[in-house]
Amino acid sequence: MRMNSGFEKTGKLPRRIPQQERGEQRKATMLEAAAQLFARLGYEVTTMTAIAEKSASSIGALYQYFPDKETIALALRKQYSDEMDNRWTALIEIAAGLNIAELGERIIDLMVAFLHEHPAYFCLLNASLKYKRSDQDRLRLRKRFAAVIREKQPAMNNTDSLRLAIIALEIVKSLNPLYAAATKAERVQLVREYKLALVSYLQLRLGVQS
Amino acid sequence: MRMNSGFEKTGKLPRRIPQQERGEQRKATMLEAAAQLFARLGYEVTTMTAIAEKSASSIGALYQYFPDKETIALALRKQYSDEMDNRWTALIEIAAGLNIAELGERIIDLMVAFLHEHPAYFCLLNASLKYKRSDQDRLRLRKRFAAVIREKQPAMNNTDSLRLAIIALEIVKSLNPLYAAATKAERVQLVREYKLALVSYLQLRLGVQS
DNA sequence: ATATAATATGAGGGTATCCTCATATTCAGA
DNA sequence: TCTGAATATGAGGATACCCTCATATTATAT
Repeated sequence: MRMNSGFEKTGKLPRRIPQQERGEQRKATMLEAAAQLFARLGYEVTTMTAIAEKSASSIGALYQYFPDKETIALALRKQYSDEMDNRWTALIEIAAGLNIAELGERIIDLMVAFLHEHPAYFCLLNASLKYKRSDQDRLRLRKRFAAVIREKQPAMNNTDSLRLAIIALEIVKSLNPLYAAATKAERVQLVREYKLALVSYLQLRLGVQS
Repeated sequence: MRMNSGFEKTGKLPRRIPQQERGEQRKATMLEAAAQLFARLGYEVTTMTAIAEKSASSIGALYQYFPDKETIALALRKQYSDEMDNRWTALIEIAAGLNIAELGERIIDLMVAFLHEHPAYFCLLNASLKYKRSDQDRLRLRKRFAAVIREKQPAMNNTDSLRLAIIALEIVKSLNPLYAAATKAERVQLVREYKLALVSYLQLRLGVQS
């Protein structure tokens, strides 16, 4: 007994919602193919035809699941943002027990692991999509990091801690292109240097702790 | 007596070379319009029609001077690279007389001034153009900065100094999006923080100097 | 003033990409 | 096995953008 029409009602045009295992699989494969192409070529340059080919699907099948290219980007962005948020939640839970250096290193580790698994993440954050992220979403990470900073340094006001968080995050983000271009051996060096760079700045601003 | 045909012979299709003042003016206006659009929208999203409109030219006039969009990007990139190189030459000439902190601050000042005047610069460096920059060009700044670092710290080998230069430059580049989005007042704070961040890292790696 | 070079115009041809849809194939349940 | 739902296909319509070209306008030099 079928429980629904098999088509999405919300949003733009109705698209198929997978009802079977192969549908789920294919949709996931399409997203993964898109992610790889976005990371390699960028959002604008990647074409729907290329995504279909890379996922070994027909162009028609691709459009059965996604009404347009932007929806694919939004799906990936949402998925990544949620996962990033989960990882930060885990980090924040143990942040109180870490000194500044340990915190900085954990942040780098978190980011390196994430962009290693999801190299399309920053590409999608920068992509010029019609449906922008809400301010809520865009500032979420920054505000959470700023809160951690204020725990370490209660004397610091909201404006300063937020600016510190923004800059620290931007520095961490700048590792992305270097990491993507580096060999395996160079990556180890790179990560170590970035830890030094971030920690030296955080310690300067928050003070050296035991 | 006309001295040439008024058309470029080299490269792809022949394009008009300005012979009169108004031609020079218009071509410059077109480049400026393109730069503004590239900075605001990105290279891919910017259309030739939009460049023509913003420069108050017809689409035909635009194509009289530039055979395609990529040539516009290349012209701007070349112009910016040359100017960046000149500014670094000036900085390097006085680098010997500066301590680490002063050097770091000058680098930030240089970059801030540059991206304030040419906000399309980093956009064009990242744009996926068919005619890539040569390795020579891509590594030029990095190598020059690495040479400065080795003057400050002769014990450091080429690999380490180059990596240090790469990371320092990447950190400086990460100021770009924040600076572009910030208000005038916030920019002052941002620049000061970035100086602290860069200097703290350089001093850690090169040692505090008088 | 006139001729010629330089510059300016925009309709429209060519093409790549987005996206649809009618049809075909595969699968799940009876 | 059989039936209808779910999934898959790819030719082709629609559109947006790149770029040309025949023609018009403006400037320069004599």
